[in-house]
Amino acid sequence: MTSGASSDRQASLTDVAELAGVSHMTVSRVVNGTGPVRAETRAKVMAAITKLDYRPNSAARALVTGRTGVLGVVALDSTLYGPASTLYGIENAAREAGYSVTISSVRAPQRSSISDAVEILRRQAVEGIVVIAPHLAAAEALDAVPKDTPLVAVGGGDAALPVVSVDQYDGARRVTEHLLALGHKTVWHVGGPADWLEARERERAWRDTLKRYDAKTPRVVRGDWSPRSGYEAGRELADAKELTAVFVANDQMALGVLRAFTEAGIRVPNDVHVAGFDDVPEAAYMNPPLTTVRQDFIEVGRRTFRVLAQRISGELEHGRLRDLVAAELIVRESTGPR
Amino acid sequence: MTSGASSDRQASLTDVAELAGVSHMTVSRVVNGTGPVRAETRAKVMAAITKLDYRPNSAARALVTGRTGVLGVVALDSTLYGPASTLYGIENAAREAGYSVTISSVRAPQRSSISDAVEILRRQAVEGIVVIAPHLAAAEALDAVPKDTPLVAVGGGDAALPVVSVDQYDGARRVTEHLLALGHKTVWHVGGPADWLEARERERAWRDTLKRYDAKTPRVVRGDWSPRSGYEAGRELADAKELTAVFVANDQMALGVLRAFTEAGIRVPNDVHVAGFDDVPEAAYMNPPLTTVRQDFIEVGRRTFRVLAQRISGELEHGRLRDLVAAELIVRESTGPR
DNA sequence: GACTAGATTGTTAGCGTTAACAATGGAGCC
DNA sequence: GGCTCCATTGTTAACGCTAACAATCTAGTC
Repeated sequence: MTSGASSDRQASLTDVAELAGVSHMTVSRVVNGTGPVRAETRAKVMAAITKLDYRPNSAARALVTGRTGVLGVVALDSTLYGPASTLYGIENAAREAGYSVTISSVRAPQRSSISDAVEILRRQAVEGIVVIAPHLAAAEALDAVPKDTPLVAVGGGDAALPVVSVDQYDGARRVTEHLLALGHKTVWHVGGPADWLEARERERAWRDTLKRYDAKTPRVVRGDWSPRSGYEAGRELADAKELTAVFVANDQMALGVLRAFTEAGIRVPNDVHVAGFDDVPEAAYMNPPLTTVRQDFIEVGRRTFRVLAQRISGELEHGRLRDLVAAELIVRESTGPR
Repeated sequence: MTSGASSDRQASLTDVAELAGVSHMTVSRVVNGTGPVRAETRAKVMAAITKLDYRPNSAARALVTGRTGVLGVVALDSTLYGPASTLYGIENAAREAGYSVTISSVRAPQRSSISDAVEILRRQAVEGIVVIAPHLAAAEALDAVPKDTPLVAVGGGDAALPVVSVDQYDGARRVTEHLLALGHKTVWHVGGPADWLEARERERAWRDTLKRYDAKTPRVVRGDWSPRSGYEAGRELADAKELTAVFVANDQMALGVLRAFTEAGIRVPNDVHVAGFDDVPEAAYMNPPLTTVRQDFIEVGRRTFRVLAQRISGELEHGRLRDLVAAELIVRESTGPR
């Protein structure tokens, strides 16, 4: 015997109309706030709505308006701090604007699986799609999506579509310069996977900066973003000669590097300086606290939604566009006084 | 001039039927594989579908069938490793079964905001809802949801609804016993927020175990899951007398504790043993590598979906149910030989 | 060769909503 | 007082799909 609901079927506009003694259109007007309705009538309708616990049928509404109010997000590894935070930012902004967000996560960064994910979302008639997959394969897959589907990418990529991202190049430039400014002859680099666009950008900035300062470029040791791979890279570096400064492409790998150095008896910052990228919540409490580059993922999410909304409304045409969020250098003990 | 598409409007069943020279029902049968269709006819229809790039209108389908094929997930802090992984597991299982997943993340763990999130999802006519919010407020909010909405909770909670979770109690019991077995007189505890059910379970198991072994129970220092709060707890503990072993309620806080101990000159494992909970990817590369309890979040996600699917299909009635995933103790150097 | 059963295809009627237009009523104006 | 205008409410027709039932056709049967 719950709040007045009698039938087991969800109440429809017509049910409400009948109970309130008006036409279903009047109810629709009350529900949507379209068109004028006398206060008295509105009250009757509202009462009926409450009594029947009426809630609009979104499918029927979508069918007739052609708008679903749903956005799709394709995420490559939604388990990582960066993508997860970005997703969170997008979802929040979207919800505030009345959209809901459907996710489609992708296990492997292959062209086909990314296409599949996009296809699944399109079949659900999402109004727009965000792809969080700063990966070469994604860039290719995205080129194949019809141009009339509003699409925005997060993170690197130079496909012919709008991209929102933290300024990877500038961030990496800053850390590298920071390290050089501390007096190091050069800076080593533990890079991310070569097919990740962000890894490329960070590495490119590192190379350019070394060149600009006439420092020689050591060989790059490469990981896969994971702490484990950072650890392995760290062991490899531990044997290197003239190693005094390392820029690691993300904080998780930096943790592994720190661990490897500790095992090898290399003291940070006394013997070697280490810096990361991301500023994950852990960074400030590593041993030692890690100098890194902060990425404001929430802001990225917000802006991504904004751009996507513009694509949906038609304010923005399909085409190349870059919205860069500034990167911030956070200096901590790992590059502190020796 | 793309693949045969002429009109700008999405093709409908009728358009395909017209082109193929059959009725729209025949097309529907081909698309859904319902009812018999002659091979020849099917071929004609398929050709027309391809030519027009037809894709079924999900809103129309949902309207007539009453099924949307959408599940909703409410997540409290989808940025953390645990919830993010669980979400990933759910989404994968759901997609395989033909469902898509809409998320609704919640900033603050308040009863009202959780109700709001659930309400938003219900308004979208999701077929079922998962709530990843092992929080007191969530338990309350969930009690208010109509019993006919298929609902499953992830993580603690003793509300009258199905709950899938890692066996927190057993996990915490294992670490505590592990530490006691190493010869410690007692084990200190850095707990999670008191209003988180998982924090309670872990603490309860710790208390019970100490009692069972006739060890005295030190006061609990409490954090908020973050590395920062772990660091503060660590500083507080550093002054404690007779401190030889600490069980920290999650790995992130454990990192903070380790950092604080290092600063205070307390050596782990030489002076004090430390253990965490979660087995995040970082745990194995902390300084020292962290003994912890592994939670198989992916498995939790999978099982959560399974239970929800049963609720939706009606196989499972609404009511109390617990599906526990076993916890695994992972021993590393932080509780190693001194 | 008519008859039956099953395979194959078609017809019709909604599902719950909004868009477009029509109808009604009262107030203000000359 | 009749007329115009606007506020308010109603009527009708889709939107694209599936369910239910009807119609047609084919092959096998006796």
